[in-house]
Amino acid sequence: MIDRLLSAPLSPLEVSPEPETTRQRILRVGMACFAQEGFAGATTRMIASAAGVTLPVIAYHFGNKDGLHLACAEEIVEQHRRRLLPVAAAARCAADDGSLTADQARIWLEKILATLVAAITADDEQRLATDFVLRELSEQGPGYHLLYEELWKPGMELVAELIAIARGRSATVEGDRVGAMMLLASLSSLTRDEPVASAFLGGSASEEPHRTLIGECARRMLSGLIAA
Amino acid sequence: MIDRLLSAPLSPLEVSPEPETTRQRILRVGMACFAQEGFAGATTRMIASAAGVTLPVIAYHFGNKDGLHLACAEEIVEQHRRRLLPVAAAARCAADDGSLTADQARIWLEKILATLVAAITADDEQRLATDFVLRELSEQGPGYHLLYEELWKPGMELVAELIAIARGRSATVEGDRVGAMMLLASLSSLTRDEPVASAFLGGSASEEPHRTLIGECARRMLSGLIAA
DNA sequence: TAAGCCCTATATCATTTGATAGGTTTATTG
DNA sequence: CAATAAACCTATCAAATGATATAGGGCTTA
Repeated sequence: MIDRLLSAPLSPLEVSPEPETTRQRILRVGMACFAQEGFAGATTRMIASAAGVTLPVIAYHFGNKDGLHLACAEEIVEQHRRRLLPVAAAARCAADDGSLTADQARIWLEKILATLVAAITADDEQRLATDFVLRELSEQGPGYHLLYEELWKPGMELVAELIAIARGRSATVEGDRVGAMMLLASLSSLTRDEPVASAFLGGSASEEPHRTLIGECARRMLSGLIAA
Repeated sequence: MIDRLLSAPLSPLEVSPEPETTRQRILRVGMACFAQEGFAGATTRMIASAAGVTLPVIAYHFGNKDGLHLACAEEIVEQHRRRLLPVAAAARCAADDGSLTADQARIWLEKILATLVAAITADDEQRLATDFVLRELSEQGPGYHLLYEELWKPGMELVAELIAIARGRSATVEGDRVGAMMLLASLSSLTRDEPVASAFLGGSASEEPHRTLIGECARRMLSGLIAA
């Protein structure tokens, strides 16, 4: 996996003229290692070796292991912002407006779910970023607060609000927050426990037909969650 | 957390006449450490210290760190078997019988969900066992195969079968398996990401009113999942 | 060309961690 | 009582790990 990332340093989208800098390479490899091994499990030597540099280079660019981890978290917040913010911002705008009907809220929720399904069944780099976030939320390493405050919490609060509106309430109650957590959690385990999912489903969750089935199940569960 | 376990070595159920053996104590503390810190994060010294013994005692009873971890997994398989097997076996018996109606299957699923909600909102010891399992499924340490084959896989296959019957099919299709995974995953994150859940919900998921709300959301999502 | 800075490598340190060698105590047994 | 084995401890080792002191190369700039 890490080898594959090394040999494909650039996403097909960015036709970057200048080659990837050492700092960017360490960041990318570090994200992969932390996502796969966890903060304690990923060693600085492992990351340095996979990035094709020596140990002090990491210290030079990021101070220490904590700094690298934090930098990975910051990078991911930026990445996910670019990807998810468009739909999230539009939905929040509509929700704050107060003019959202229950049906419209439901459509927004389905759109968000589709975006998240796409995120966890996307290319390796994006999936590793997602894994990094999910692992960090349970490990609480150096990047925890950043990811929780900047990514997880606002996203979850938006979903909870939309659920409330979809269920005909104007304000969120405790149950909406529980529902939001559980709904999105149903998706997260598919990437967090990818080996388990692959073994049980007989193939990667990011490939068809699983990709389609996951979206379908998510919509069904959402439907039940907001049913009257 | 570990301190609390140390000071409360016996579950209120078992009025054991003989005190806990050293081996049992190490096993219990080890489960807690592995559940909280992961296999790499939990050090043998940490476990030995928390159990009130020295390092070689672990080696004496379990060979090495891997052996202790595996023994924890075996202990947990036994524990969960005692707790979950009654309902699981009855459900499987009914499912294999072939005479299960869709409504009956749905009732079985609700019963299983209620059992799992109880498991993740139960006392510390049982929750730590659950955390151990969930962490191991994503980390794939020494105890992975045992937990996957003996606990996770059979349970998930049962749920998938029941979902298929509840949806009016006689055999499970890929979508039922995806649905089973996602349905149970919605519960797992509440204990795996307990700090996140507590921060977001403003209180432990194992306390009211969250306990009730979790069960309610689970039933709603199940309802949507098996809806025609 | 010389000075200075950015970036990277070699070599090394102190700590942590898993493991073990050898001795001590306690209980059991012939 | 002597002998044996089980259970545990002290002391220590070797490997792994995060970190760093020091030096070298390449580039710009004066």
